Amino acid sequence: MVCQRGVAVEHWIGIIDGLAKMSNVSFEGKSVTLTGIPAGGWFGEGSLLKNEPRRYDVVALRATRAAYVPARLFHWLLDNNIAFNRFLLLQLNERLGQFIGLLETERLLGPEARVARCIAQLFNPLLYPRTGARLQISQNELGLLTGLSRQRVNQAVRRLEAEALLSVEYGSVTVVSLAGLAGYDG
DNA sequence: ACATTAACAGGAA
DNA sequence: TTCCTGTTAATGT
Repeated sequence: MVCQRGVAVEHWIGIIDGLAKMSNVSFEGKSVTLTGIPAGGWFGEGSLLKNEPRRYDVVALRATRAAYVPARLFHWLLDNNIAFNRFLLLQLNERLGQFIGLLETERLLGPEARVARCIAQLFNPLLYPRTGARLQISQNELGLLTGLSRQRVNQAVRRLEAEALLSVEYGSVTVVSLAGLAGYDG
């Protein structure tokens, strides 16, 4: 557990290495995966700015190191450091773009495109500058991330592999053509 | 059609 | 042993 929904927010959190996912559990016990956070990703500024309890769970999907920036330091940087503010602005803007893109793929593209773009998202160089070419994630988790079944994800990644956009290994995928994945529409 | 759940077997870690 | 993958059959929309 990197952080837990409902508890007071005392840190701005970054993933140094490894992989985490942001998720929620409904009242009936159904779990929703909201997004993956690979190495280099930061999150939680929203709750810090609004001073509200955390809105989601973040759990590590494998061995992961996280950095916890105290709320006081976060606010001090916000008040005193232009570069930090620019970073936050860039990050928020990039997330908004991600959200718009997600709606597009969700509504007019098929499962392989959703898987392709979901993987490409995790390699966004602005949000997650530390992601290597190899992404250690199970097909099951990709399914939770894309809202597809594990079986359908399996089909999709193999199709993408056949098109030389990525390669699949046990418990991981390796990106061959990031641009190809990000713009996949067929 | 096409995706999902469920179940199982084989292989990796 | 536990987790991950690749299949198949049944079910649902």
